[in-house]
Amino acid sequence: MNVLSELRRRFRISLEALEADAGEAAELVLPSKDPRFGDYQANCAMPLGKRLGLPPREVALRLVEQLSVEELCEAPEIAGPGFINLRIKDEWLLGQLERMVADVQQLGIDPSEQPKTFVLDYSSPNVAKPMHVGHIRSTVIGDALCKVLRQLGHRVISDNHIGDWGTQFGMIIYGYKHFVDEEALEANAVDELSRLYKLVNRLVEYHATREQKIPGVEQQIVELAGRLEQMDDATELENPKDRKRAEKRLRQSENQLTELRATLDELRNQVAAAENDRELGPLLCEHAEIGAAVLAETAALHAGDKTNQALWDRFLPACLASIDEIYDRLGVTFDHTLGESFYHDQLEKVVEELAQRGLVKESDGAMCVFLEDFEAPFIIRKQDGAFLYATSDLATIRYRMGEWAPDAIIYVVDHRQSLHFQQLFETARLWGYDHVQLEHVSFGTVLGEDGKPYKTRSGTAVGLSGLLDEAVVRALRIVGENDDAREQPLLSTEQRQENAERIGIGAIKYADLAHNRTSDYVFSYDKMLAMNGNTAAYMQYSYARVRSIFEKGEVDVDALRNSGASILLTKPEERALAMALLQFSEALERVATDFRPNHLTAYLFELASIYSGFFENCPVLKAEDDKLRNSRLLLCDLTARTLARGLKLLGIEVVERM
RNA sequence: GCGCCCGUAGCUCAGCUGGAUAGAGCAACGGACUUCUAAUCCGUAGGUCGGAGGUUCGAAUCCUCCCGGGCGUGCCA
Repeated sequence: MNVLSELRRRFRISLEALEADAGEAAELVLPSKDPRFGDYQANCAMPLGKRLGLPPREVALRLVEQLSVEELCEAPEIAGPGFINLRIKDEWLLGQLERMVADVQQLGIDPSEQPKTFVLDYSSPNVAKPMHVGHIRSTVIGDALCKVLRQLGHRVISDNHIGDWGTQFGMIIYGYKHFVDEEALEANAVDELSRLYKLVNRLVEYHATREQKIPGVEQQIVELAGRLEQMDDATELENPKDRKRAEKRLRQSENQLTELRATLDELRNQVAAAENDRELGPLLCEHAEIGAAVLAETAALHAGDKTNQALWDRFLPACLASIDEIYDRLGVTFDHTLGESFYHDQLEKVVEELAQRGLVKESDGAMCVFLEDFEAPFIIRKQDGAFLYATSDLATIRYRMGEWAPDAIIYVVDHRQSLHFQQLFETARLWGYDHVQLEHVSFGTVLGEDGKPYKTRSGTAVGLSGLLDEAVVRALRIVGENDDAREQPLLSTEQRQENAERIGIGAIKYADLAHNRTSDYVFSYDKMLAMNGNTAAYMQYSYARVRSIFEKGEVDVDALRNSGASILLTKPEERALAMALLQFSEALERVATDFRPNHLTAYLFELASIYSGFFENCPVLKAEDDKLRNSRLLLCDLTARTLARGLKLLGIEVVERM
């Protein structure tokens, strides 16, 4: 039962009697932050007073007169300028909790009154490239949203829109044709393909750096230095405001110049390193045109070249197996994996259809959709005739609408692509898909401890597989040290390993989910594996601590649930816990409303803290009598189940002992 | 140039569509294990919410300007 929804429903009725804008005003019923103000508070009397020309307290009084909440709340209190404070009746609270006790499957969470169909697009790695730290957020957030929405009774179709038709395959094909070790390919296709990809990528990078990037940066430095010389005069401007602005620009340009010079040094070092590399060096000259050659292999694949198509058919399964290995480890699954290649033969038609609607204009040889409010056009076909991801994204929308008729399509993709999605959504609307909710659920960058995007020391992206390994290794060390420190260790070697896997992977996921997704966050093993604070390890420990009571007391949980024992609220800590347990579904609803899993982590952390208060103050096994003992056991059971379910919805496993 | 995002305690971050005294964790200091897991808990200290205006009964939250930072910006994804 979602208490907040229920209260709002009732307020809506009483608001309508006052001829107010009931829907909007009812949204001002909120959970109270301070227990002194009850469990919930309605803040709508103040704005309404203004609109109705009445004193807010008078409005509050009338609202309360109309309000029908007798069985649910104590008599509402009006406080301050016109706050209406509501305290849930213990009796009603207990009724709800007993429902939760009995409802093993759903924990008393009612399905949404208006179930919707969502298509969830997340993870979307490029196959043939090892997954790296940049994929973690999309995968983890998307998976959590998927699970939460389903828990709330929505129909969710998860679709992994993998990049399986791009340049990276051109690289592998080129690599195969020049460098393959057939024996290695037979023995372990993924490793060999990965080797080929990396080798070709490094060769391409070398030439691109030497022939394009370095001259580009040099040019920028020359231009900027030239502009800087001219700027010096500007500092003598008389108008203080102009002068200040000029000084600022000067400062910024100087910083920029320093940065550019550093970049140039770095690029030159990279080139030198490649030339001195024993493996790479000898190949550099021979493969001078590799950049163009890779594009040609890609183009040949797209054009239906038999050899390349055969290679694609041969390589793809191994590539998929490689990313599936990571998904297995993360416990992430998808209903569909329809990548770019799936839409390949639909792209021409998409451009035609848009053209028929008069949406397409040719510009500099490219097919463009020009949109109001956007400077740059949305390009759907390049000069050379090739299609872009804009085109395949449009084809994907059409397919999804035809196949699943969703109410919403949600893209869990990093914030740097927001412009692309704005243009994509606008184009889709003009195309006729104007009733579907298209949502870019964006997220920030994972940063290293230096505050810059998380990279290895050599500047490459951190591999996801190694990231998970490291977390598990560290978790194992912590688990071992702590268990060894006990007089009587609790865990076998196997249990320690199993725990480390759950704690390590859970730590990474939880750290990601606990941050507001729109902001960047600093990746730190020490913080995410800490036993204090809002971490997976703390939540898992809280869970294990609750469970140990049942073990210690040799309590049969099923029997307890079916015993008909009732819950008693004899201390404030018991009531606070009861209230928190009941509010689980509100937390889930908040997650679903704005697609922010951190509302759920915040709730779980709050619940664990409140449970701590209960644990300190309310003896369970040594309660005064059996009735109280059983009551507290039921509260413990509900806490354990809520923690486990909440973590499960975040894709995190609990451990029974730690 | 234009567009989007960010700036909250020494550090890392919460703060839900504007609500009552801005919260956690870490670090600091002081307490609690013959008592259900001390991998824990409790307490103390720490803030001009980047700055200045404005809207409002009420602003960290909304608007304007300024300062500082990130990202994006016509043929990559």
